[in-house]
Parts: sequence; C-alpha cells; structure tokens
Amino acid sequence: MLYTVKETAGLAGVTIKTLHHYHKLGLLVPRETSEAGYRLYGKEELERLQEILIYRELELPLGRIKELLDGKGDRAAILAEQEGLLLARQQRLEAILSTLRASLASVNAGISQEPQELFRGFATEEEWREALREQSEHLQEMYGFDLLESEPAIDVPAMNEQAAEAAAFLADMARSLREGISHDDVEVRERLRRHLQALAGYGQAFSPAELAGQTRFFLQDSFHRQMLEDQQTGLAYYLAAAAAAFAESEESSENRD
Amino acid sequence: MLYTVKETAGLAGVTIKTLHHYHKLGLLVPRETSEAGYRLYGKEELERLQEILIYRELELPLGRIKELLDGKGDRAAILAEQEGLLLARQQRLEAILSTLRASLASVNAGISQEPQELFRGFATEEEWREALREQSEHLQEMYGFDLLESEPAIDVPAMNEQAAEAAAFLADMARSLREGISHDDVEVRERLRRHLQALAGYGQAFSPAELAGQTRFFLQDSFHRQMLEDQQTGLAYYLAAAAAAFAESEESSENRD
DNA sequence: CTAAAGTCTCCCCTAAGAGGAGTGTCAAGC
DNA sequence: GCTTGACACTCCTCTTAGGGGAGACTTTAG
Repeated sequence: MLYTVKETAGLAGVTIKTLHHYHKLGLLVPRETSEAGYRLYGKEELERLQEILIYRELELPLGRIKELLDGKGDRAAILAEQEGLLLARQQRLEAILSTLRASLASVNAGISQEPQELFRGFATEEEWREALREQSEHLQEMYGFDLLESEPAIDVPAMNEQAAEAAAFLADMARSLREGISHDDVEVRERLRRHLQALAGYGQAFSPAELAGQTRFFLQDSFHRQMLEDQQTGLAYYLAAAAAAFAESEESSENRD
Repeated sequence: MLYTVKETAGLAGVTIKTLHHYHKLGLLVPRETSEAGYRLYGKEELERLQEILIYRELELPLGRIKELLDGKGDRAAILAEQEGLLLARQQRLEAILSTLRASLASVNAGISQEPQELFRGFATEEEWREALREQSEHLQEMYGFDLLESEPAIDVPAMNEQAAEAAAFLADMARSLREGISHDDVEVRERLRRHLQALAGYGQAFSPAELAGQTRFFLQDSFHRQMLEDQQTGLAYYLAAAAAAFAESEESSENRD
C-alpha cells in the first residue's frame, strides 16, 4: 500500500509543502515515484516521518535529525547538546520575562517610560482597563490573584492619583539625591515609608524588603535602570541603596521588638 | 558631533550591517548623509539606537519597535502581548526540556531508543563517559549531584550489566502484558521490586512512588511512549498502571507498619 | 469527454542580519 | 600629485522551515 502526498500529509499531520521540503533535503525520500513524477510513500516512510516529527518537537534542526536517523552522530551527545542549548534559551527567556513583568508593573504604577512627559494618566476607564488587562491575566496565572476582580470598577481618578504618587515619589528621591542627602538619612527613610503607606492605601501592600527587591531588580535590569537614570543620573543606584537601608533598619527594629 | 557607521556601531555594540538594516527598515535613519553617501549619526540617533536595543532585548520584532518609538501603538498592550507570547514559549520550552531530560536519562539507564536492536552496550569507558557527560552536567546544575564524581571510574561491564537489566525488565513486563497478567498481579509487583532492587544495587535508589512518576511521565510524553509502544503495544500504559499499583500497595503496607 | 481535484516544478517570500564582491572615498605619508 | 590602507557604499546571495502561488500536467468522477 502506497500513499500519495495528500494521504501521507494527512496521516502525519503535516503539509504537502513539508513533504516536498523533506524530499529536497533528502530527509524523507519517497519509496517510489510514479511515471508521472508523483511521490509515493510506504509504511516505512510513514514511520520515519513519525520519528522525524518527534525529533522536530525537540526543536532539533532538520540536518541533525537526518544525522540521527541515518545513524551518523551520537544520539546522546546530540540530545545533550540540544538540552544545553534549550536551557540557555530558557534562562534568557526567564530574564526577558522578568524585565517585561517589571516593565508592565511600572506602567501600572504609573511610572512613565517616557521621561520627557513624566506622567499623563489615562482619560477613560477603558484605557486603564486595556493597560491592566494582560498584566491581570499574568498575575492570575502566576499567583492566582485577580487584579480586575478585586477591582471590578476602575476608579480612573484614583488610578491616576496612584500613578501621580509614584511619579512624585521618584521626583522626591531624585531631589534628595541631587541635594546630597544620604541614602540612609532618616528623611529618605520617612519618604520610603510614606510611599509604602500610599501603596498600601491603594491596596498594594509591600514590605520594605519587597520594595528593596524591586529596586534591586531595577538596578540589574538595563531597561529600568535606564528609565530611572534618564530621570536623574544615579537615581537607580540611590533608590536601591535607600530601599535596602530602609529594609535593613526595619528588620533590625523588628528584631528589637 | 556626527559619527560614522563604524563609530556608531562601536559605541552601541552592534555591527555596521545592523545599521544598514535599520536604515533600510526606516527604524534608524542617519541624521545626515555626506555627499559621498556616508551615513552620519548624531546624539539623538545614538539615543534612539539605545532604545531600539532595549526593546530588541525583549525580542520584540523590529516592526513593533518602530511602532513603539514612533508613538504608534499602545506600549502597555504591545509589551503585554509580548509577555504572553514569551510565556507560551517558555511553557513549550519546559515541556521540551522534560522530554529531553527523560530521554537522556533513559539513554543512561540503557533503555535503547532503537527498539530493533534492543541494547548493545558500549565497548569502552570513553563511550560511556561521553554518553554520561552532558547528563552529568545537567544533574549537577539542577540538583547539585555529581554523577561522574560519585562514579569516578566507569566500570564498563557493570554499566552494560545495568543497561541489560533495564532491557530485561522491559522485556519481562512486555511478556507479562502479552500473557494477560494483570498490572496489579503479585508477580508483576515482584518484578518491579526486583527492578528497583537492581537499580539500588547500581547505586540508583528510587522509591516505588518515584518509579511510578517516571512511568507516568513516559505515558504522557509522546517520545517515550512511542519508544515503549514500539517494543510492545500497550507497554507504556501497562508499565504506568503497574508502577502506580505497586507504589500504592507499598504505601498502604507502609501505613500498616 | 469534460471538469474538478490532485500533483508537479519553479520562483519568490519570510526575520534579522552575515558574508562577500565590486566600486568609491578619505586621510596620511611620500 | 600619487599611492596606500582603512573605511564606506550598494547589491547579491545565504541562513530556517517551509508558505504562497503560477503554470503545466495527471488522475478521477460523472
């Protein structure tokens, strides 16, 4: 029993183009060619195609798959190499996602990505909802926390106020830095405390340690570091140092309790 | 102060080809062109290039980056979309890595990937070491466990014996299945227990529950399922059911202690 | 016998550049 | 003024794994 390209493609769940391609590469050669030039595949070719698809799932290049199936090349070595490659990609992906999450979170917090126009806010609930929608989905997926559910009606003035608070906080910190106030000065600490209280007032309760973690991330992440540094040179580093000092002082005072 | 392509590329850490490419796309247009047709970039272009690179880090397509920088398109929406895309990729990657790891582990356990020639073993220590090297690195990275350190000299006959035991185990299970012996038959349980004891004898101590987890993975993973099914239709399912029953019986007997 | 469906080969297209050929330009040293 | 080496330009092809379509031919159903 021989199969035409359409039948073969249908059985394996690939397109006819794919069969043409594999033929050209020598990866899957038809058992027979009719006198009209039609490709005809047999049972062995179908099985080989299945094997090809398994390795393709592993994102192995077709050339490596050919090596494997033709017995040239050490299977374990090729698979291990592929694992290393994918692991590297995974780590890179994780880093990118961290950046994206923080980026979205800062959009949410109203920290403008455009230092020129610090923050304008949104005019309508729809604009806010759209800005929050995907982040909300992410939060739900990652932490089971539904942003939009807990906040069914978006209070546009309140959201704009929250964003304005974040902008004001950053402006204050930038001013402290310019004025030479030390990162562990009590004034700076009080400003951080007020920011946290403001966030808590908006329903976003963070611990000082969590704030420190966020600022540390900003430092290490070029995207956010540049955003902060665009607003005021050194702000990212100052912010991180200030938040770390604040967290440490809170921790030790907690221990004294 | 204007910069040539070489200077611009050097400052930004990209190639001249990239600058050509971005020019052609209209993503980064030189401030000026000399009468000889040389591209000359100014400070603003350098800054725009930095922004481009930041977004490129996020693996945003150049077209979307252009939209963003030209103010067409909602930044939050684009970033959120990108996050969803990358999240999906991450999940897919994780699944692929699971398959790869199990595949490497089964190579290590001597389960042949080629059902035709069940297992041949390796002739030299070098062959074994090469087969184990990358997996060892992976184990160390993931679990801090050094396979090669704990086994500094590879005992080739012993490794081949271990692999032969795995092959024999699978052959026995396939026979049980063909002979209609129930997956929770005491004979099957005893065979599983012997396999675990053999593994423990080779220094690979698994609990019945761990074995059940492995077989469950084989079931859900098309690569391994096919490998087992090639040896004997239904073997993957039988193995999973048998291991699950074994683990459950061991657990309940443990509770009776 | 005709029409529809199937198949063939050939060519161009994708994203983000890399590599190279052939040609032109710039600054320095003679 | 001339040469030389570094630098720049445009244009072409190549990479992955196929997708899309044109134009020609074959097979199948009615």
